[in-house]
Amino acid sequence: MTPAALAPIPIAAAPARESEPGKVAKVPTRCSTCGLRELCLPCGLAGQAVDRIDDMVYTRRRVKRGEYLYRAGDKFGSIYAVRSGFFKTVQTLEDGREQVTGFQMAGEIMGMDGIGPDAHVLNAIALEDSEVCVIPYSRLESLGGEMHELRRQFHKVMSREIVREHGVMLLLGTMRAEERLAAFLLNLSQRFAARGYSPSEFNLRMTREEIGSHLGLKLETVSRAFSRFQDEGLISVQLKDIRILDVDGLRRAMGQGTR
Amino acid sequence: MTPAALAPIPIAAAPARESEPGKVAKVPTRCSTCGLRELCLPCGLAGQAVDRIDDMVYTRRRVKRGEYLYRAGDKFGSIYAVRSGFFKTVQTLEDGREQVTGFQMAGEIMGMDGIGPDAHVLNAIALEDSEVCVIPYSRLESLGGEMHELRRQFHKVMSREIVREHGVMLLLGTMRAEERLAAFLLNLSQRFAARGYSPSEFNLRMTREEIGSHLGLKLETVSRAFSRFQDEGLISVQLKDIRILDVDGLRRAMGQGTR
DNA sequence: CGGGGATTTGACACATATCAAGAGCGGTGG
DNA sequence: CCACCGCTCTTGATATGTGTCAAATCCCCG
Repeated sequence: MTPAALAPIPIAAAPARESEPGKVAKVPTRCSTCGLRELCLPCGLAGQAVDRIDDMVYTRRRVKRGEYLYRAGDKFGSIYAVRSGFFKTVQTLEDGREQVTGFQMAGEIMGMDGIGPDAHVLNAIALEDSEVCVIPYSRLESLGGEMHELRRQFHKVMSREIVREHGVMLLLGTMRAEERLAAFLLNLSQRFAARGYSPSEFNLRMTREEIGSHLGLKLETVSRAFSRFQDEGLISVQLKDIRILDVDGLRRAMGQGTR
Repeated sequence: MTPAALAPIPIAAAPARESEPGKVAKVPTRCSTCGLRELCLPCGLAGQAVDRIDDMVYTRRRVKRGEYLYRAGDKFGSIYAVRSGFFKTVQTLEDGREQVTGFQMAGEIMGMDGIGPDAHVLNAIALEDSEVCVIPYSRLESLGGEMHELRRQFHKVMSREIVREHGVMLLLGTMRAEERLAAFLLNLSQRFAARGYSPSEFNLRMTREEIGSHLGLKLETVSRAFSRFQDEGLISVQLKDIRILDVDGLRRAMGQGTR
């Protein structure tokens, strides 16, 4: 798998920051002036179209670290675009097993799993203090009726989510532990880069256990793989701080399946 | 995971059959008279709406066993609804690794992964002589502009695909071999039932290797799990012919993760 | 009727899980 | 500001599930 398979969003942009205390910001929320425009739902929309979707987003919502943005079973009403911060989405089974289905960062869309069942299937939890744009589905729907481009763009976003999940399936189905972790790191690196951050030096917002849950591994295995990569000089790890020293080496580590 | 997580399509209908030789059938292709209507894209559309989407499907296409419906890299142009037969979708890596991302049967939609990248990401291969309805994306798109319900329905179909893949991810990430196979069998059973076939007796169209690829297992492991289930009296296996003898037992086998 | 692929089964190897212990870091309260 | 406590992380020893390799049988297709 290429990193691109996990992180479809291609265009770089500067991160945006600005917000009020309280759950719902009164600040006007405009896609047209948002720094994440080129990474987010409006990506690719022509000038005048962007203006017309400005009222697609009514509100923003702040979610503190550890808090739920939505829970499995919640009635579906809106999708969410991450404005700042970091989330994980988790699927839980009755018997207690759970799987982190993904990590979301600025510009990425969450909640599309809820459209079909009309209720959320996943739990979305903030890994750090975060802020999202709330996009009421009914609003998106009706705007989509008038705007060919928005409709198409939304289809693309959903399609890319499907493709991203194919990538994770392939990772879970065919890769061994170190390959999975290498793919994961390269994917994160690429997504940070697309947001104007360093691709070689970043901070993990999630624990080893959460990484393991996402990659189908136990936390000890994740930890050992990190150590191994460090011993081999591919990366340097200091708890959550990662520095990638040898991208090509990591790529090789990702592709070396004996299986 | 409940079987529903893998097979979102809920409503029962009789299977449909009727076709010409040749790649493209001249027979008028109407959603409104199709026996699969309630399982397929038009599901839930009100009477008059169904009539209006009749010209959404221009053509049908026959695909012989072993043939490709589309290949990874093909320019994206249409999505496909399975009219009869059975498909697998496969993701391939440069290094030769591959993963069966799903099996598709009558009424299920394929090809949505192509919308975002504007090219197909997967390979779709017929597991038996099959027929699909070709739905040009541009047509679906423009019809969606006029018809609120169709737009919404299409979103649901894509959303359910996302949810289905979450289910597979959970399976691959957290279940052991026998649990995976049990979940797979229960899922197939439910989907056959939804199409008016026996839920307890059916024919696998795929090989052990293809099942293994889908479940992240080797074919020998799949074979052993089948044998074990048979020894335990949960199913009876005769190569591709499966009979489920103890559904609750299978459910238990699916949920009994010690992990 | 022949042949090649699919399936089953066994023996063994190996990757990762499991269990366990200890260290490091960060947040909280005195 | 310091000390404590809990959580996260690392590392080791061992267990175990699944992969790997191999051989025999079966079935379907030509």
